[in-house]
Amino acid sequence: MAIDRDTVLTAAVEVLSRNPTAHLDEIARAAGISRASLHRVFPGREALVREVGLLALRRYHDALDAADLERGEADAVLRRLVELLVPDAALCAFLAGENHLFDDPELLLLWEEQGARVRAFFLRGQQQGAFRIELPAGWLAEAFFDLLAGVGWAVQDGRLAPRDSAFALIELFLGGALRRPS
Amino acid sequence: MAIDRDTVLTAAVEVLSRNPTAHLDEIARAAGISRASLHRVFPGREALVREVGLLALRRYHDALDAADLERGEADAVLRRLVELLVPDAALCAFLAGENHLFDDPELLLLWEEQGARVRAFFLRGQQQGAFRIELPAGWLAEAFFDLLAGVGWAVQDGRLAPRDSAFALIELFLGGALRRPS
DNA sequence: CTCAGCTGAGACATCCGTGTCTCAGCTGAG
DNA sequence: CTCAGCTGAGACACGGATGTCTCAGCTGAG
Repeated sequence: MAIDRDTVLTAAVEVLSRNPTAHLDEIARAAGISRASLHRVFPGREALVREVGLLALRRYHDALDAADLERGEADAVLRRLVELLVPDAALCAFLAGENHLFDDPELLLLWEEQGARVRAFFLRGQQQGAFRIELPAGWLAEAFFDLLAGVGWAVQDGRLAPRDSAFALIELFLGGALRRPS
Repeated sequence: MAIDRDTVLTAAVEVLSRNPTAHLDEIARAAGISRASLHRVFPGREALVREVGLLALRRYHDALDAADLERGEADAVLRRLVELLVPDAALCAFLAGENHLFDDPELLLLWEEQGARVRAFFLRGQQQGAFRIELPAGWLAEAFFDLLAGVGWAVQDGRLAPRDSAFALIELFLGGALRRPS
């Protein structure tokens, strides 16, 4: 019956990714605990949001590590990355929706580090002739994240089947990003 | 020196699309008026947000009209639509970020109407062999809007040049949505 | 000039979300 | 059983954003 910190975080992601202004009552209810207990685990809204943000950025970071961005064809790397990221798409939706999350310098730093890694990956893919050079690498990186967050929202609201989501993201994005072989 | 309603709305879009939880002070300052005057034009935050939402949905509706979704190749239609929508990308970013906007039944109805039109367009494009049928029409429609909002954010924050934005959106999205001629 | 009308600055009341505390009830270990 | 510890429900205080009002200053029409 001990309150599980991870359970609370998961519930918070569930609620906050849909509605970043949700009240603490709602998050507590989603986690199956009382507002008082929620406050015992996280000493306030700010702390909770920050904790969720850290979780999201860590997962994002770990996915970038696991995808091994430097190894193999850019095409294949991106497919690996999508498979790794799609299960955590809700976390990315949270990151996309929580606006003043990056007022925190530590979170901002983490965010920009991961962003730089993704941009560097797309730039490398362009230099190797895999990705189209007419589109700025920064835009490719940003659009990729936008679509990833979009997948998170669509899955949560039942507009996209979880099993289809990796395919939907990869096929749409890669089709637009890859150079035509012709 | 009369307070221009449209000026206020424009300023509100500017601020709220970046930060949906911005205070009324900030919106008033962006519009160059006082909080008191803002409140004279719009009797409260709810009314203001609703008004911006109506504006955004009207523009979206008008763009869909002007693009003439039934006329011509799906490919060309989408290019027309992007050219029409990109100038109002910030409005779409606002729509994407303001979560409880669609608690209002009228706004919800408008939103779903436009969504249905876009989905129907993509479905038609699939039936005509222009768009890939492996991707659900609903996902194409949603991803298109996600990217449109993403363009709005990127332009506002200076990460994407306004003049490049239509090209960036069309090329990336269309590349992923079109069937390969091969 | 004169005055009506509009605006901004500020003060004040109100509401809502949050932070904090208390206490009764439950649970599980001993 | 007994008790320590945890939890939930509720009450209460606090702070911040908003709604409302007043009043002085400015502006432009007549």
